[in-house]
Amino acid sequence: MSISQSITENSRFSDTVLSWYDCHARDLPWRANQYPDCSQKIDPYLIWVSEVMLQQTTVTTVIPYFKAFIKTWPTIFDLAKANEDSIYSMWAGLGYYSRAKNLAQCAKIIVENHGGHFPKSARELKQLPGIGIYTSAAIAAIAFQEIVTVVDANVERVISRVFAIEKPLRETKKEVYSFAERLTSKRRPGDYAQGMMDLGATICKPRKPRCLECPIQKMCLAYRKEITAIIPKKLKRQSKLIRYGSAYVAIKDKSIILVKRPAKGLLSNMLCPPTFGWFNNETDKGPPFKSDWLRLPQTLTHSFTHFDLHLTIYRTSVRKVPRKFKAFELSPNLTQSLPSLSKKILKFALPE
DNA sequence: CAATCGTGGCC
DNA sequence: TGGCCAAGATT
Repeated sequence: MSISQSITENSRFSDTVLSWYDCHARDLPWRANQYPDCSQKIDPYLIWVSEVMLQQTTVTTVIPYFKAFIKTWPTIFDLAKANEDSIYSMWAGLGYYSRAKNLAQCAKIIVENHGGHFPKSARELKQLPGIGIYTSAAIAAIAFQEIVTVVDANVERVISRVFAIEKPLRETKKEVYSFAERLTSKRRPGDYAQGMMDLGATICKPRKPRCLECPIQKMCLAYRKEITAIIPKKLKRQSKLIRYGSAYVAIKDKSIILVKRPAKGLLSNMLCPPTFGWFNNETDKGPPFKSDWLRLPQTLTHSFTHFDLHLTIYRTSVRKVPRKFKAFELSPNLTQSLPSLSKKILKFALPE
């Protein structure tokens, strides 16, 4: 029998992960161990909100957003009847803003079509907007104890190392998923899923894994072969493009003119000073309205995942807000409701 | 299916 | 300091 087979033949792997999780689970505000009454049933609403926030986002970033979000909308019914702009405002700074739109849409569907109850199977959950293969499995396993395999980047890394899968993850995703399926706990699928993710986040980290503290070290082929450092193999990203554009900061008294960006695309639905030419690289035309625009001498740069943005900033003050535009009072409250790029533009144009 | 979609922290 | 990375979904 191969070593891989001996790992997957029984529940030894998942039992080990679960024992470790029972002692080392992180205290996170969406987890049952945070509930006032631990016997209380796990609330799928909290699991759902946390899972969507955690998509491509770190735990430390999510925690304050999660707490504020739940305080404002404690139940799916509160969220379903919320003003959508208030949801976008709450999401500002978290990134990947289509998540906020999908969240609002999903809440309405669940209230209107499901009486406010989340569907309990991963298959049904996956039909909902913003809930894909990972999130549907995570909610089903954690909130409803469905025996499904939850595979995120943590799990992919742990599995790749345990089975010493050296080829780039892109090529081995199906193989990794298949191993993950065989290891899934049928006894406590939700805790197992969270255990694997905690393990990946705190022990089996991308860099400098803490193998000496790892509960599954003895079952890890990459550790045995001393190749944890090269697994999973990362393929080199192609270099980022630079896009050029301009942004227009117009001040009226103590207010600033902002526009709500289109419902699709970058920074969708978020407030931003009027911009021009991000995508056709035109920097010297396109003011949103006539005024005595002052071109600031320095350029602002902002790095997105797929490109670096270089913005030329123009500033002006106006006596009247032009038609079709809206001014927002400059206040901490406003700043808090802006995406990071908008904050950066304001700070750049209006230093204090 | 490869591209798109944010941000902050880390080394 | 700039590239890498994080509980991915969508098209």
